[in-house]
Amino acid sequence: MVEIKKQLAAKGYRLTKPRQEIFASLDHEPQSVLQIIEKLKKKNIKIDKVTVYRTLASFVELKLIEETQFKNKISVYELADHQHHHHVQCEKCGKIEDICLDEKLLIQAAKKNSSFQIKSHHLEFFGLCKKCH
Amino acid sequence: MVEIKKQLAAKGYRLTKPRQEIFASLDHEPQSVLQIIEKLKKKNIKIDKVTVYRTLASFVELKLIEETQFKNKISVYELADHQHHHHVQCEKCGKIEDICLDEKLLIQAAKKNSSFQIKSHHLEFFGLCKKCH
DNA sequence: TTAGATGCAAAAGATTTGCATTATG
DNA sequence: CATAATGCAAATCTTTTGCATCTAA
Repeated sequence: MVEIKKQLAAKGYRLTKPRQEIFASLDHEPQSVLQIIEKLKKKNIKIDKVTVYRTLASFVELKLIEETQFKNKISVYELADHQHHHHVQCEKCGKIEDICLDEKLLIQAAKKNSSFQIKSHHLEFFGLCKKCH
Repeated sequence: MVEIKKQLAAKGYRLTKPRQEIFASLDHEPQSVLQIIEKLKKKNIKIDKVTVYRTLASFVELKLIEETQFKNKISVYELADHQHHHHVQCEKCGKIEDICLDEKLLIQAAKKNSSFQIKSHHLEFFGLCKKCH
């Protein structure tokens, strides 16, 4: 927590109670704003969704977490990993899991085949989880 | 057009004037609903956005077109290609371009590394187009 | 003490739904 | 002519903005 406080302070941000709770509820499993609020509710903590949105935006800015879009158009957030990775989402129950892949070759190919200066990418998989198939 | 009519008919759908116009305005360059409406407006054709949404949904169902989500959370639609491909989006102006890539190896790796039964994927790149960098 | 953070209400933007009217096959 | 499709209004859903109040440093 001390580390986060420093990182926030570097941008003039403060480490408040809601921010501590929101950070504590984050995970390596991607979660939506609604899921985070539910999680907090179970701990009897009530934080307005606007605060959650704003806090997550700050965390993304500080690269403490990563934001991803899924088919359903809602954003999901997870603790930033040092190692870049990807997701699989279950088409039935919506569960999201991480996958580690080495896509160096693919990026190289993309850079060759495009007139754009490529800076980042999103790679997501869809299918059925163990339970659902 | 005759082909489309057949494909629509197979599902009990009709080939109406709005549907013909919407289909004609589609492209291999991904477009949003708003962009399609603008395009039609330039040809002095007024079609309600609801109709555009519903028509595109039918076309997606018939696999005549493909829908993709971008960072901005809006859906873009393009003519379905026989060959699977991907996109690069300019971070500044939002322009979207296609990229062709062979990602067989990547898919294989994903299938190995996941407990999910993988069925599809989305791969999108982001960067700067020629004009913007 | 004072700038930044919170929570409520309300706005915004993309997409969907309900329903009466119109038009295709 | 029967049923599907259209267009308008209104609803929905996620996310953002405005503003008065509160609080961390």
